[in-house]
Amino acid sequence: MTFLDDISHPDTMRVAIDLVIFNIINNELCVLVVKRAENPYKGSRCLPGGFVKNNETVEQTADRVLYKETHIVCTHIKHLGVFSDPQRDPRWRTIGVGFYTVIYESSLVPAPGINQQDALFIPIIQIPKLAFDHDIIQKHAYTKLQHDIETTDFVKHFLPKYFTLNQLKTYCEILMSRTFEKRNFMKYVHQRFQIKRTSRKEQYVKHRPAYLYKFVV
Amino acid sequence: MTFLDDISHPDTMRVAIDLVIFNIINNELCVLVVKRAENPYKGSRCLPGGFVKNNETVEQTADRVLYKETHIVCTHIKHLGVFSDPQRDPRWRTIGVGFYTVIYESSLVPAPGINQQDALFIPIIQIPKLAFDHDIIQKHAYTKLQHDIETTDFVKHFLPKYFTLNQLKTYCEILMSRTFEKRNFMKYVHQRFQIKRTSRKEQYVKHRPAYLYKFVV
DNA sequence: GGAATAGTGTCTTTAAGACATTATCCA
DNA sequence: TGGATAATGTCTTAAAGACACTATTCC
Repeated sequence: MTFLDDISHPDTMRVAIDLVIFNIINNELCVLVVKRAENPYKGSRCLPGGFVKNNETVEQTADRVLYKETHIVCTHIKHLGVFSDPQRDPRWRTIGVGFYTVIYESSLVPAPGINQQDALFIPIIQIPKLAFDHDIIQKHAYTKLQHDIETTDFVKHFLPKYFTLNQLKTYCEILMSRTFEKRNFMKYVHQRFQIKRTSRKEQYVKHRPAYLYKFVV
Repeated sequence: MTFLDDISHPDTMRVAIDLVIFNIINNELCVLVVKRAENPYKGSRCLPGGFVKNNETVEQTADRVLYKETHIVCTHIKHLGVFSDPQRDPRWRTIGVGFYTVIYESSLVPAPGINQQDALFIPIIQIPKLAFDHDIIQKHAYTKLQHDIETTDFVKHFLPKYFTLNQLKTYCEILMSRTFEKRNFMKYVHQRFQIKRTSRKEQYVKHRPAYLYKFVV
């Protein structure tokens, strides 16, 4: 792998992936944490994760773990960074690869066989101390998420297929930690995102119903 | 490392880092490539890299390899991504961690013991097919570099401590693949970068000498 | 009609771009 | 003085923000 290998037989190590799964629940940004069933850190909270197998890419590991934990097949898992402090796992030398993703609120289906108590979305401002270096990973993920929200249309993954501009505005505000003036947001949103107004309107509201929009791509 | 470990004894593998080192030489963006001394791919070009040792982080590996190849101690090596196709290294399962960095033109000192023929800065538009998946890594690095140039003051690493605004403009143009109108660049640059005009001026030019600037941070 | 939210008009402020002018150095 | 590049003035255009207004629905 290199110009002059340092050693003819390089060290080997475990490689694990850790997932930061975001979700907006009741207008609060939440992260999925699980409870460790084994030592070390038995009983404490951590991010869902798993070891990379010999015949899979780290992305495939991430997909597999996400499916196991949430039964969601996700097309937008994003790489986050590598966490490689030699002491980060007290058992073995483990290189950690972080990923983050977003799921839409109502798409959360409790994965069968997983105790509801053991896998929970917790508001990001209330996340307890996590096992291993997962606090660091989670903070990195939040920073990256904020960056993606500012520069791409990543917010769409938090939304249902059809949504009102007010919903989009609220979610942008939550994720960007700011407010928007309504009129300016209307203009802003059309040049920022590829969205299209449909003929449908929201239902069961006491006031004038808003049109529903959808992302074009 | 996970909620429910799939297997009690996870697979182990090698982890390597690969470096994309950028440099502007004669107003051309270049990348350092080396010649492989061993099989596989003996004799072909590849990125400098090396295996992660048991007691070091991937960042430390990157620093070590950079020093070995260029004798430069660099404070701004940036993480790029993980490359984990199970077949990417025909010898062993190797997880690749990509990094990129930038060095200032005249800071290039050929590392002793390395044949000048074997480590070369090649203009990015002329880079030959590289060994392993290094083409992909190099392209990723270029994309990330462009992003950094657009959104941060990363361009400063290409420049000497003191520089003229025209030099800065030229380098921005090379890295952003565009041109700037001189007057607008003058305004742009002061809000975009933390730079300060010094009392010094460029020397040995046939025309009115420009003031030299420096980055504040 | 009143309450509530949807949606629009338009003025102001700020940044980006185009282009002309003046300034300073050397030979 | 002329050639060359540095540095500035200012007009135009486009985006961002502030704020007041009109529209539509349910009760």
